[in-house]
Amino acid sequence: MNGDEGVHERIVWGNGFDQMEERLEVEIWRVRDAVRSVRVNLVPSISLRLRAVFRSAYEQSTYCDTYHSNESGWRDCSSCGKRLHCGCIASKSLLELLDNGGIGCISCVRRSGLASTPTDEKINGFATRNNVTEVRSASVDNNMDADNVDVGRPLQSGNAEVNEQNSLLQSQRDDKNESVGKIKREQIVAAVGEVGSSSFSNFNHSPIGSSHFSKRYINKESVGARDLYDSLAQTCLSITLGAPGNTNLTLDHSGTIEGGEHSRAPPSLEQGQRSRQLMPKPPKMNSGIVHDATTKEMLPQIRVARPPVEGRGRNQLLPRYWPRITDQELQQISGDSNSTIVPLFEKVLSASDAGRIGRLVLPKACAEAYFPPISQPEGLPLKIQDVKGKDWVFQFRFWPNNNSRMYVLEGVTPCIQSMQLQAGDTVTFSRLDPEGKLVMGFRKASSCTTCSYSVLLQSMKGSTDLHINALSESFHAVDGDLSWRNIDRHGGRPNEGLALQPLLVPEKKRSRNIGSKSKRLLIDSEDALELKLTWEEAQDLLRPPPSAKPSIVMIEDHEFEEYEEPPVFGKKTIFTARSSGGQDQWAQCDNCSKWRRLPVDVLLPPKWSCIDNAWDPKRCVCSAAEELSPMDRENLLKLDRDLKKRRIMANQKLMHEPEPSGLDALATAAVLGEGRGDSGATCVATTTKHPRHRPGCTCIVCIQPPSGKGPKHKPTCTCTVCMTVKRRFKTLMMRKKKRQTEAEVAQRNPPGWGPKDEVEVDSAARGALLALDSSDAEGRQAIVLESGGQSNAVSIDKASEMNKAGKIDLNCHPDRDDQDAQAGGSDRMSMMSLLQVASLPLETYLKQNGLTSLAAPEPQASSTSQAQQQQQLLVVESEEKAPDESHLASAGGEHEITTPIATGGDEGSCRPDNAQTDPV
DNA sequence: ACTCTGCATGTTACA
DNA sequence: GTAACATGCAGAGTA
Repeated sequence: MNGDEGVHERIVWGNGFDQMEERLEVEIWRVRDAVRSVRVNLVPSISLRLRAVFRSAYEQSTYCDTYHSNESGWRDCSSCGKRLHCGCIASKSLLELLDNGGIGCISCVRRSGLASTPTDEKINGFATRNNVTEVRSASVDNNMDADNVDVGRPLQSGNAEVNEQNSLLQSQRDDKNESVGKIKREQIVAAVGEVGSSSFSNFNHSPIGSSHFSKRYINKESVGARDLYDSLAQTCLSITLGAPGNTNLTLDHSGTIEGGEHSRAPPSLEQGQRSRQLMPKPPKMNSGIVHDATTKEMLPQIRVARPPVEGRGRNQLLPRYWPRITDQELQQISGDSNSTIVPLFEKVLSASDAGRIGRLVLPKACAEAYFPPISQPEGLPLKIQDVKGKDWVFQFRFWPNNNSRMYVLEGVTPCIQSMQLQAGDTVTFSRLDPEGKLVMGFRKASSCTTCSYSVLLQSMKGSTDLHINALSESFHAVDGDLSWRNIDRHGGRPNEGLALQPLLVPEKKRSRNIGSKSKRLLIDSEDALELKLTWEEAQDLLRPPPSAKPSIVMIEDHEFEEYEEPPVFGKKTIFTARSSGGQDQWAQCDNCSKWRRLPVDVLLPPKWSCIDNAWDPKRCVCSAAEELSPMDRENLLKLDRDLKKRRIMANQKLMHEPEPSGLDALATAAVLGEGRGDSGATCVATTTKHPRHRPGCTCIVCIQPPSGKGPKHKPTCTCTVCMTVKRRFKTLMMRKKKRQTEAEVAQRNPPGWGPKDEVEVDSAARGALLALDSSDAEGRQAIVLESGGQSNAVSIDKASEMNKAGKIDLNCHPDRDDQDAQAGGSDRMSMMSLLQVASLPLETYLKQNGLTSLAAPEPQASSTSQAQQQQQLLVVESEEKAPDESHLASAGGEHEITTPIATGGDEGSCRPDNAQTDPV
């Protein structure tokens, strides 16, 4: 398709180019997160189902998890007005946080029925940001300021959130189809609640006079609520699961009218961890399988992180050290004795902890809170019993460390070995009361799916948006069930001793690596590959902006569509080849997931369903049967997967193998001119070069041969490749000329002239360069997201190759280049001279190079040298632009976007009939 | 040569 | 920015 044939060449270029880059950058993360979200896919189900689990878990809890709003802990039942007190250890429940706010005594609650707890629309709303703000602020105020206590309200707000979740739970059951929006709301609510819970927590731990602490939260939350809302709207996965404390807790606590002991009782709402830890290690997620009906049976296995119940400085104990011990485990520890087991803390063994050195580093706060105070580094021997009843004596000591202390338990190797523990396993420390005996338990790490999820979920922290929600939702049904099965497998299966099935193994190292905020951008190699693949696919999905109408630009008798808006991502399709020689395009309906055959030249919008299938009236409704048999469908998908794999492998190869670049690549492309039909012979009719390019496509992308193949182009070569290169360059120069003209105008009117146009040109140059420089089909994927600076390596490799070929060395400092050139000691063209060349008017350039027309180069002119100059020019421009692109790389943290999609319009819409056209 | 001990240092979490 | 923590490392001790 080209201008000669009167068909518009579809390009995405122009002022929207830089915007496109930005959008693509954003999309990288969306895709990346989507990949994970797909793998994690816990969003809708877990959070909703957790609620039931936790409720029951807390019903069974023998520990007071009740929120204490003040010293006395007294409450009035919202129903009967009875005076209640939060009970503590060992007695039965007396009050309940009501969904509609306030509290109720158990009898009232039971009378009214848990599920039918009336809702309060006002509280339940959360429809606006203001609601969130108000409620949260009120909550905090009430909780924190003893002088301004409105006993009912603190819980009210918390319950408002709980209530919201509850109703959502119900909604989910009623209508799963609405889950996207609701999930989002719930996530917001959950997260807000979580923040609130930290307030609760802090208040609870703090004496009355700790108002300064609370003020901080008040400020943070009331001021930040709106922002929070906003951010939460985009960070959902982790938040959803990270707010267990906001589940509808039924606080079965004891001590009806008794006072005291509440100081020992950690607040239930503290289960929701600090706002910072939006994604705590979610032991509860595993429990998500349990619906109300089955909850009771599962209860002893529910691994709930219990805030430490006492100890010096326990309020500083990080949640990651909170013991996640089940009631069953507690029972096993305490046995039949009358002892009370008090979970203290736990720690995931590091490599050094589990190593032969035999030193277990203790969390400072834990050591100081629960172990005997020591003043000398030598410490003292500590007798700890293991779950088998065997006593071990460890040396509890510390090392001075940065004006602090580093506590260790020495001599733990025998114990660890006897437990067969290794790095990643968890040791738990508990205390038997009233003896005060320390007990050491353990949980083995597991590689179960669920645990992987926990790690993954941590990595999802703050990284999703509605986009992801939708994805997650789509996978909810399938993988959600899978998760359930996995969890079911574990459910109720205790391991030996305390080593019960580790429903959660918050392997710190792992979660650190991929889950921490600072490492948000880190992905493992597998993910990276997956992401890269997806990202490459993202290129395929580029579509012209939906609403924007292109302006038609005539360049050398070619009509170009020029868009001001950046492209959008369209729907992925798969191409197949018929045995008869034709091609088909297959798209999957968003609604029914059936695959529909489409004409090959159709570009679908991002959202597409059967009803949009205007090409097949018989199959324009979802109810219509799928054309493909199950086997065909499977084959189709398999082929697509195979193609992906090939592309990945090819990319890997590209990364590790130097390749001819620039003109070498173009030269080799000459071979292909007529002799395509290369390698990727597959039923999927996409070429191996790019899925959107099909057999027959003769665009600059597709006409290039695989790396290293084909003869070099001769100077006089007038093959398609060379001609295309020349045409590209000509187009570039034309645009430059145009810019110059504009610049002259702009000089008279400076405000109207910004760097944007410059960027545009550079982008164009980059785009051209990309096309020129990519000799390998897969390497042509313009955007490569890589980790660990591999992309840099590739760039450098390429640069090195170019240098060998007497081209610009991208590693050289521009000034040095210039100096070198001035010194005449280098055969490289200096940067400045190249820039000068680039800035020459087209006519001058042509004249200087003995050209009369780029469309019809002088026979005597050396094609090679021209092309080299062209490429040098392009390289220079690209290099010149490079510093400005740093944001692209930096935005990605350790992952860099090597190059933006410069060929987006090209590759994204290339059709078999648009060959020999210049997208630039 | 190997292990142990004490400390130093780099990384990460957290405020 | 700082504290906490995981781990490295050098020197001492021991087989």
